[in-house]
Amino acid sequence: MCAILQPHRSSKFGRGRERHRAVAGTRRGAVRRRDPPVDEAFLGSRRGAARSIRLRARLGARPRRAVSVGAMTSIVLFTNDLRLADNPALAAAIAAGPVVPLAVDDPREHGAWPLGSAARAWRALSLASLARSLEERGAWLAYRAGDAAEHAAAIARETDARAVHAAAAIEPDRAAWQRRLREALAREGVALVAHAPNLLHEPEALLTQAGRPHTVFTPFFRALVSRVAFAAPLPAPARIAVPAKRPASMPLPEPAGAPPALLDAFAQGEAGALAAADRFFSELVATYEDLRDVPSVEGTSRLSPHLAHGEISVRELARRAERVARESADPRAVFGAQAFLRQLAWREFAYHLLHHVPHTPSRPLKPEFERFWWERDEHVLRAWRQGLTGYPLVDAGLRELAATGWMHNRVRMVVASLLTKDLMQPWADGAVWFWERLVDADLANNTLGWQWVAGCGADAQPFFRVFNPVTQSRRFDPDGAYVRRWVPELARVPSRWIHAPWVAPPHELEAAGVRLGETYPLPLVDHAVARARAIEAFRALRSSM
DNA sequence: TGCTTCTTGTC
DNA sequence: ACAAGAAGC
Ligand SMILES: Cc1cc2nc3c(=O)[nH]c(=O)nc-3n(C[C@H](O)[C@H](O)[C@H](O)COP(=O)(O)OP(=O)(O)OC[C@H]3O[C@@H](n4cnc5c(N)ncnc54)[C@H](O)[C@@H]3O)c2cc1C
Repeated sequence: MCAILQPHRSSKFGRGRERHRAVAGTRRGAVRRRDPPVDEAFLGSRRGAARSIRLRARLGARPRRAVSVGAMTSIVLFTNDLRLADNPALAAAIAAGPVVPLAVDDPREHGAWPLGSAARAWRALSLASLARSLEERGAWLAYRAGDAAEHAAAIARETDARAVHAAAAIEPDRAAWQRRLREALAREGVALVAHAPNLLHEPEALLTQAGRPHTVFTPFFRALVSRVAFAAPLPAPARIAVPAKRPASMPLPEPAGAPPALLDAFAQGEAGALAAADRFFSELVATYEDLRDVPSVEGTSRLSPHLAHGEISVRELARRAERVARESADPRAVFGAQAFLRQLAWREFAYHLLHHVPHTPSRPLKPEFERFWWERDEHVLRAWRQGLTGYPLVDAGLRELAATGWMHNRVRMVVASLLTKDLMQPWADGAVWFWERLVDADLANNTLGWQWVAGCGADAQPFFRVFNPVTQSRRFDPDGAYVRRWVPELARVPSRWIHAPWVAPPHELEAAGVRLGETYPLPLVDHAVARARAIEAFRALRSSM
């Protein structure tokens, strides 16, 4: 058993778990509760055999005090949940009375992982969209920069608010920030009320038979599907009452540093997220299984940045996917919806791991990898970042990332494999670059993805599973459309040679206007040699235990 | 949600 | 010569 299995026991979900238990009544394996807090009922709940249990569980998802609109002013602190629909914190505040929506850019929130440039630009655009939606409903967003505790306390004094509602944080730095916020506000007589985060499951409640956190995806997935009833999403509010006094707002941040093609690739904000979901379920779900590994086409939902910024509720997505899986007459749509749910489950798994093992963003889940002798070569790292490795599929992916802030999942795996295995660079260096450039940068998903490819994660692929960047290119981009789009200097190379131009006959390259080493680099490493070297290194690591 | 090499069976 | 499958990394 590896160290990952030493669960981090501090629960952020205490009350929710108890409720969960009260509803379903079957939890064994007491997990001690140290810390607060989802203060309000967690939205997920155990799927009982009896329908009544499920119904009750779903009713439990509603804010408890939603009897009538009250008179108590509250602040809603938006962090990475930039939406109005199915936003439990917002719903609870509206039920209590007038609302001050607040967003603060506070470096303390992010600790070691300050937002990267692409995510910052996305957030700026998303905040602007959120501010407009709030205005349409009669409310105004207060935007501030600096210490969130000071701003929230000042606004509370100004508007006589007694509570700050927010989604419970899972990322360790954000959770620590939220704890300090809770304490600071308590000193002012203001309660921080934490609500269910944007997840389907509750990490403290969905444990293995042995009462431990899950570390293997398939049993986790089975448990998620069979034991958790996804809560019905809350509707978006039609009107939002505001207090008499309007707190000052700074001008919203500018979307500086946005990837150049960001606006062509995505529409930021809740409306854009809903449009992407609509498109997925109406047009893409039936071909999802066939096309989701083909990077040249839009075969996946591209919802990841919307989810990363909380512009759409994962419960809403799961509900729609379940409906298609249950009701569609088209078997391809049924399979597509199931496959999509499985992807959402990977996201759940990533958050499960991050919650239970908060050091995972910087340390391998398999402890033997702490001793691994990664190489550090600034030169190859820079070539990789710039998309100049000489492997066309890899370079295409890294350039898609630079241009749009997003990269297709299949290509993420291949570029990560090349960096960590062929080039033997630390997976964390790759994760930092993704963090800087992805609009969907997500600490849980990014960490899981990198550790999975590098082989040091929970349920990761074994070390000897090394992607061949040429085979992957031939298999998933057979006509080279993806490479041509993102590596224009190879656009005229025939499909037969585009995946590995260095083996092309010279006259073919010349006809395509390619001079290897000048217009496009020769491969940084010989994959066959690099693969053998990496496997040998990992084998040595294993036998030195 | 791999890849490579080696073996066997077919023509 | 090559497809299909097994085994090992
Ligand atoms: C090295 C590496 C790094 C990654 N970094 C991130 C990251 O920072 N942020 C991020 O959101 N995803 C990350 N992923 C996961 C995955 O590549 C993206 O979620 C996916 O490509 C998003 O595209 P989509 O929305 O069209 O996905 P779809 O196929 O439409 O899937 C729907 C949703 O499921 C979730 N999902 C899908 N695949 C995964 C997965 N493998 N792991 C976790 N969740 C998943 C995402 O939220 C996604 O939006 C990473 C993967 C790898 C291999």
